[in-house]
Amino acid sequence: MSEGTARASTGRQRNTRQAGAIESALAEADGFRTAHELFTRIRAGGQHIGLTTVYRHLALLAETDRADVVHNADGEAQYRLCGMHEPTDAGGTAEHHHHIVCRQCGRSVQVSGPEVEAWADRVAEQAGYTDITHTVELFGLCPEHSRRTSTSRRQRAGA
Amino acid sequence: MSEGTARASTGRQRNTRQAGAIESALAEADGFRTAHELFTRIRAGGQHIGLTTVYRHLALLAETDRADVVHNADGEAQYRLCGMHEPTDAGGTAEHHHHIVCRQCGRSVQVSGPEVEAWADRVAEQAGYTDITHTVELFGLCPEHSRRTSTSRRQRAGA
DNA sequence: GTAGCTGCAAACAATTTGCACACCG
DNA sequence: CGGTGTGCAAATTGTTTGCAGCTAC
Repeated sequence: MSEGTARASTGRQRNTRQAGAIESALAEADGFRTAHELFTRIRAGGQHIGLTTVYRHLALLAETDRADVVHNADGEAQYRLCGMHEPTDAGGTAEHHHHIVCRQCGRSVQVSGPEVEAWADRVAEQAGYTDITHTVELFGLCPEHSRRTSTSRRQRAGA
Repeated sequence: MSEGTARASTGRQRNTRQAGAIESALAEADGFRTAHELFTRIRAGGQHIGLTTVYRHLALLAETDRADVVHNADGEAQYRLCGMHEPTDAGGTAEHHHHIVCRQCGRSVQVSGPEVEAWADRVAEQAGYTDITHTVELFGLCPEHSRRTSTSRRQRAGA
């Protein structure tokens, strides 16, 4: 297996129609999409694809840090390409970042937080922990929905 | 462990052995536990219980805001009682803090991060979002399990 | 021509639901 | 007693894997 060379920036070696379809669907989407949603959307577009393939590419994208994954309340995985939708990170590099998701409309804004990364590494080290990974999720109400909301359920999860 | 806590203020109307076992198991746990873990632990303790019952009580606890739920990288739901889990928390005002959870043994260490709270509020405000809540999860390997990892990280995404 | 890519079906795992029986109050 | 709580098994749902055929290079 003499690889290690190619695999350019994509992580895959062949350029197939399906791979393109998935990235296109993700790129067009203006928010997080589940694997099944993408699958349906692509098929609706006339192209044939298998659910398995969608999952495989999504996993690959996530692994190479080109897509973000979050789990919704139902435990369903939702994906979105990163680094191409908010001015805050107008660099192009797939740098680690997070999102603020509106509880009302689901609209999300990307935010970068180098401080958080630093904080995570520091406290982890202080505690003697290694191989740290972190998950940061911010939920709130977007400008449009920032009004008096029924004070019923507030999410207060967090470690 | 004896109980004796009045828990009549929510959902459940009967005081069963199983309900107590679940809350005890959760209370003893110093971190997040999956439904199956609690199930196994309770049975290991000699008491009989059904997985279904565990799930039902966990869902009830979460619904009445008496337990937090987070999803780990695999999409598995993890639960923890809220508001009574760290000894350092003797302030009256349940201060917001987080945990580093060992991927190997589940042992967790409490860490405080006022910077993170500040960061969350700031970036949220900058984005025009209000009524912010955040979820921060740190996963790693505790000193005892910190060996050769180099395994590809499972997921380093965040919202 | 060959190794990687696809996709169907089956396997899997986490969680939920149906339903008969047990037990709290 | 009466109805809530329990638990087994079966059903669901999201995701992964086995394997035969297809295709990009």
